[in-house]
Amino acid sequence: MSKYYVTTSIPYVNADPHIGFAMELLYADVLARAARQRGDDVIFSTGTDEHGGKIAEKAAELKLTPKAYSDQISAKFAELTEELNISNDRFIRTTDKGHEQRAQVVWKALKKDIYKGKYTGWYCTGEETFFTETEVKANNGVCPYHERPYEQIEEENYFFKLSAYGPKIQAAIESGEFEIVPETRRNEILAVIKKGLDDISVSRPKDKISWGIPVPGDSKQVMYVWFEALLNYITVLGYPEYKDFKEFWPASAQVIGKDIIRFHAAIWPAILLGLGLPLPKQLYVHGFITVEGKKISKSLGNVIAPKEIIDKYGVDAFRYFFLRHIPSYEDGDFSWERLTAAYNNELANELGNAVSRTAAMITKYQNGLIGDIPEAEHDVAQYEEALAACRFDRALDEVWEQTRGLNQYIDEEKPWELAKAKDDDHLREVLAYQAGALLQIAELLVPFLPDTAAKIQGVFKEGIVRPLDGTLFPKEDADK
RNA sequence: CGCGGGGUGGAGCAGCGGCAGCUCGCGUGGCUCAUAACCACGAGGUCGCAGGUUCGAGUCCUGCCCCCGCAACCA
Repeated sequence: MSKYYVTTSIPYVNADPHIGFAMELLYADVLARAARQRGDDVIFSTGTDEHGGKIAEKAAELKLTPKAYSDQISAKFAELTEELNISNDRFIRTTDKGHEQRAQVVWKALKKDIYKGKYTGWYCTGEETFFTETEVKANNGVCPYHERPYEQIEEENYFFKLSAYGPKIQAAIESGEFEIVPETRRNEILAVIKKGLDDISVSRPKDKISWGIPVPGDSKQVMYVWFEALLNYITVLGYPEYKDFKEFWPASAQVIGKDIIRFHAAIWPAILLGLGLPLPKQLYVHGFITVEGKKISKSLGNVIAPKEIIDKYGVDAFRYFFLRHIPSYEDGDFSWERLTAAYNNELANELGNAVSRTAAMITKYQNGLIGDIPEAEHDVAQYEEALAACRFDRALDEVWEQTRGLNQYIDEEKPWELAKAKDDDHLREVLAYQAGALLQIAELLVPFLPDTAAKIQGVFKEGIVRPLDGTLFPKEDADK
């Protein structure tokens, strides 16, 4: 049995979950469910990233300890996986003791690539953070919020020898050993790597940021949160000694958003190479979602909680919209209008109605007896190709192609006329074909719309129609 | 000269050298098994602008315009 390990990125707990991360969970979930359907042994992991200065600040504002604050937000992400019917096997938090301990083990194992150095940067004492060269220039050297000049200060940090690994990472990407999809993202990161990677600081002084994992052997430093967060992908498997790690690493697929590609396609592979570990087989980079054409932002007030959509349309409608109507390789737009259109036309009218008209005819003409259901015969090559390339939108296009084909078939064969003409044999054949087509459609939907797939299978699988309680995708309820 | 993505009928997209295509929406017709659902046909595009290459260009090249992201210590 092959092993399949898939991860999402772990979101930072400085804000409530929004639809962008919900989509990422869906992508990974489809990969996981498809692998299970193939018979693979699967581990699917997600979780939350909880250390760092921002979390400490946020917690302080709310008069909570960082841990208590993280507990609250992390719980919301865990809830989100329930709401979305995500089939993750693990949910790691970077504040888990196991992660903290194993992160320190990694640090020690990377010792040869870590050195102490000085970080020099522009600092605003009002803001207590560093700013980039470009930002400083853009503000003419004066912090706009505190109206005082940026100071150039030095800070002692540990650095990781990222610069040493560029060529190896490049080779792995170019050979396909470490596959990055889509190709534009692959090209993008290759360009960055070819320019040369600088070493990165991987720790901060503890007196500046205390909410982090201590650096082994140096009580004055904590690990830079991003460095440590990346390690979750192996600590969750029990790096270095636990059997899951030995069996499931390297990851089959890692799903991330386009904003963090550098971390996952440059820094992370360098860490792995430093540890002498193989790189993930596939890195799938998705785009961003806008709402009504605008970037999601709190100041615009257009943040939509996934639950809001799920409560109104149901979890499979949510899954359907984001998997099919947000382009898998690009940015996409959510709007209530587009969601409603997809729900009514595609889910209710095309698929839902195909199920109910088929079930109704079998019940009416044959007392629910389906008879021998022929093996599905539709070519699924395109579907499988799309799935392998993480083109979830295209894969669903294929399924709807079949659904439309079924509706055409029904109109051509006109079973109601066969019934009137008492052409029982032909009628039986046609209706059994319809049931078979729907069972195949259900099979293809398993990774995408698990509940819907199960419902359709429930109706036809037994050879006798077992009518649904109500309908798939009821339309009136959608408007409440 | 920072980097990248994109501009194709009302909307969302595909096509990336050989008669401009798909879904939704719109119009007309058909059907009645079905969630007023389904099926067929039709209207609608100077493929961002301007040059060039070619027998032939959304499709290749050059320049320009417009939109959207990202710009290394912020996790």
